[in-house]
Amino acid sequence: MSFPSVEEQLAIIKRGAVEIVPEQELIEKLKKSKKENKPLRVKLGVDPTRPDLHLGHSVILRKMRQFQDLGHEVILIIGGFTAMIGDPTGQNKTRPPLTIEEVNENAQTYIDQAKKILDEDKLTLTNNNDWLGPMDFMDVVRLSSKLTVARMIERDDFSKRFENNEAISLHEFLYPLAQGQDSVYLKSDIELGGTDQKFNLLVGRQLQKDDGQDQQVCLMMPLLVGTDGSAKMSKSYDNYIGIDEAPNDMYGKTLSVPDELIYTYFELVTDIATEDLPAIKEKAEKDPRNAKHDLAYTVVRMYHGEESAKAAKDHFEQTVINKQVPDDAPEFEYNSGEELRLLDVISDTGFSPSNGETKRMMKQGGISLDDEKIKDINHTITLESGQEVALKVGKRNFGIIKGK
RNA sequence: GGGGAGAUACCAAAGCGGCCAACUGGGGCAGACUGUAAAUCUGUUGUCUUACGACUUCGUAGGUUCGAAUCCUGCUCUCCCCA
Repeated sequence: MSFPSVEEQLAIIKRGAVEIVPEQELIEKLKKSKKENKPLRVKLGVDPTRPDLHLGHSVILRKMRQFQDLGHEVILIIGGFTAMIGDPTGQNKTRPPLTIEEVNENAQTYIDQAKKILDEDKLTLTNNNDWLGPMDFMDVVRLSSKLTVARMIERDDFSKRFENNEAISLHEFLYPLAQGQDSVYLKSDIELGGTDQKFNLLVGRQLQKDDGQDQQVCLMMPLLVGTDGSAKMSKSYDNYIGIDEAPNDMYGKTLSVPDELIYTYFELVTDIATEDLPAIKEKAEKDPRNAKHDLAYTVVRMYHGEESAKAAKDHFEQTVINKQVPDDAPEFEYNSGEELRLLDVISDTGFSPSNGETKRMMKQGGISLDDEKIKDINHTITLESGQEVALKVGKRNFGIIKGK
């Protein structure tokens, strides 16, 4: 096999990338790789701390996929060891270290999800516990002599926590070193990471240099802004779109992304060909409504297929735009002729977390039967055999109550 | 090692013996509006109860009191200053 031209490769590699340090070295590595027909070793380390992957994670995983498609060797490091330290990057508090059991379990769910983006057959999987685990205390001491305290505390996340009188545990300083050691061990040519990983990635370069190796190129991808349009996509901000989410949720959530982000999402999280991006950009500006529906469709298609994407689009139009009960609403059967309290019925459906919450929604007009708002908390219904009543609880929960 | 400060609901932060299920902001939820599950405005926000009310909740374990988130003691954790 042979690699595409350096120019072609570079165009794909640079798509969406914020910074390549140093870009010239990347070009050199690509040239050499092509000339010797030898793939570059591209490394990504992940912490199996949160098993639910979302589109934010997909930005980097997609970049990895692009390297795979170009023919390079892509190495995914499960941070089995580093997860037990906890990456302090961007954190305002110490991360709780995980046990080995948790790490193994999380790692598996991570891999299962990552396979939806990466080409499993071309993936090299490793666990940094294999080489970090056996290091003894002296090894750690030697390693930690490579970095100064001053360098550590000039980092934003640490200095902020320091100023705010928040706890910083000593072990958190060891994290970048552990990650950098991965690069030394694997002799990586390129390491991917979010912009927030810059410090950690650069440590890898330094440690490789100390070891007499060629230094890795650091490729930084932007942090995807979440559906709220302000903070980075993250589970803890609840502004994320999970890659395991149901098609309908995925579609709806994607539509809630602010218009300004339509193009960014296309560029970073979809498989739309790079050459088609300019046309997309124009559409996003001129016709944001349809461009966003295209985006939602594309995202659902990527993870659930064409059929589901169509269905999700229909579902959204039916429920949100036309405010009708969807075809796939769950059914709840009750004996006919029996007087049922609506409160209890809703409790059965699981659409509301507590009766107090249900009553609140009722008072506020958030609950309806056959399009009629029910505000009486004592409302009862009696079904006839075969009768179907459409129930709506809040904005998104639809059900059919049926008499048997 | 010595001295000081602190731990409140999803988060931040008031309260400092009864009027506290606990001010306020964020978040969440609902309504209106919208191309949108966006923005904005309004309402709402422990659990159970038709309601009266009952129960659990203010780091943790005890204690004082008719009554404690508020006072006392032990414990755990965090921050600051000094060494």
